[in-house]
Amino acid sequence: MSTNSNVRVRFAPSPTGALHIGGVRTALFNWLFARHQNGKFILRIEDTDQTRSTDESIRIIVDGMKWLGLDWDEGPFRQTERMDTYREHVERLVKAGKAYHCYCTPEELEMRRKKALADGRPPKYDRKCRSLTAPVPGRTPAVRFLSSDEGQTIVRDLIRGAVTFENQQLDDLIIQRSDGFPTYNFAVVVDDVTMKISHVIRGDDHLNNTPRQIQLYQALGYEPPQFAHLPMILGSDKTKLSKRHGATAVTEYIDLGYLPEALINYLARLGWSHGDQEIFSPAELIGSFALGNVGKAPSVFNAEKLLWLNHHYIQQANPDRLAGLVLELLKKDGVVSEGKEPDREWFKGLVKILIERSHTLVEMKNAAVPFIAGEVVLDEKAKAKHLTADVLPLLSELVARLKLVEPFVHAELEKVFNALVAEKGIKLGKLAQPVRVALTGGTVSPGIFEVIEVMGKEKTLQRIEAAIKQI
RNA sequence: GUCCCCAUCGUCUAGCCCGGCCCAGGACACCGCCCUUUCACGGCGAUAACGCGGGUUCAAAUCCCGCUGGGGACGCCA
Repeated sequence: MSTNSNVRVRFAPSPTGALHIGGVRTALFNWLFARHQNGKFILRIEDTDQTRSTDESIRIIVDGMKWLGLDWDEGPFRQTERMDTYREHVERLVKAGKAYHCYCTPEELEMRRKKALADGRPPKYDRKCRSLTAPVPGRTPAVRFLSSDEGQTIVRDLIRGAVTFENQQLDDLIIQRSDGFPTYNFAVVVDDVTMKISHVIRGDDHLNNTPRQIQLYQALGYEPPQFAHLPMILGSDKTKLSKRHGATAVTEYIDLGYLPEALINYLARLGWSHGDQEIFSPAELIGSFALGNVGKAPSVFNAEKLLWLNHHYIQQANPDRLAGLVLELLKKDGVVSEGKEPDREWFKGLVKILIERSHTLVEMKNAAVPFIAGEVVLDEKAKAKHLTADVLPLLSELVARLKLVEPFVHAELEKVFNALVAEKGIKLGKLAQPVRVALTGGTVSPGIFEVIEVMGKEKTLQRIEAAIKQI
């Protein structure tokens, strides 16, 4: 494994909404690359679009990154704080005759673009303002980069190999808007240079932007960084993953009861692999990560595999940590109120018996409710099926015997049940199911002896007696 | 319309660069069986893929070409 402390990578989201799964994957690969190479990981907020950027969104990004454990070494930097740097660079290009003012309005451009498309021509800027010698009165110009029609630009991508673009295909892109803000393609170049970014690792959807950016590096007299374009994440219909495919925001996964390590592990294996290994701790991920093992083909997001991983990590998790997380969810639902928390050790015991059948924290929370709530609501179907008149004497007998059990623990409870079942010549299920319904309200729960032990003598007797009355 | 990219089980993927060990391996999901006080967990097993057509070669999932299919980009968004 080689290390190179000159490696500097960045994650550069635009703060225009949620922290998206696709963004997280990009951030993750950058982070893994930086950590593996002993380099720096920088967080940069691309907020030059004043109309869409919000502080709220920056907060969501920062919180999401923290939740995921993707820590950064520098930043978060905001592009809007670097306006002087962009202006200087624009000036330089204009002075050098490599950029020019464009007085066409967005509306005019839009019309011409539509016409070109309708005529079957490429919707390229027609370079109308290239030959202008004087300003157009009453209009504030944007600044365009003067691109060449000659030759080709080759992107040497660490994942794709060499990708060749005919310069003829590229048009005179706007580098500074009439409002004075730089556009994306220009700001990235200036930022990546001035922040000494060594490797630009980003989504595939930027591959087409790369030749333009390379030309800007050249015009500015800078050495371009190395590029690596990650394959996209697609939805089940194989189009770019978006909201309509289901949960795509990190916050949604938090709310759904996912653990960050599950999301990290899942996303890492989407487009990257290390032999047949499926389960990776963050440390293993950092140790094994290499751009060479990143695939080229886009991959479909599969929520079921993520769920499986979440189940796996819940099994692995420290019960005390889970207890804390589940408790928070119970508070959020109003099942537990602040200051009236259950005994922590007891609650941890409860969590332990719920772990095995929980795929999410939310499932665990829901399963915990009957143990916490003062009263249990009996599911009608379950009641009709299991709390019937013929089990009445059985339950009464059980109550009488349970009163004598001491200590009230799994092994002792099992003895009582087994004895009663043997005497009556019935199967354990015949007794266990009615009790389960009486205690939890439904037909699904952990093993009946675990349930009874955790629920405790008082609550157990109370609930069975309440059920008897309802029959 | 133009440009760019991609192509192994339903899905994520190994193998491909350096052809033979691959009538293709692992994982998720699905199905079956076992375990069992419910539901799960777990265990065991099964079904399932090299898009198509040409080459090159003694030999191709692996190399080359074409086709088809899919994706992405063409903004005073990023």
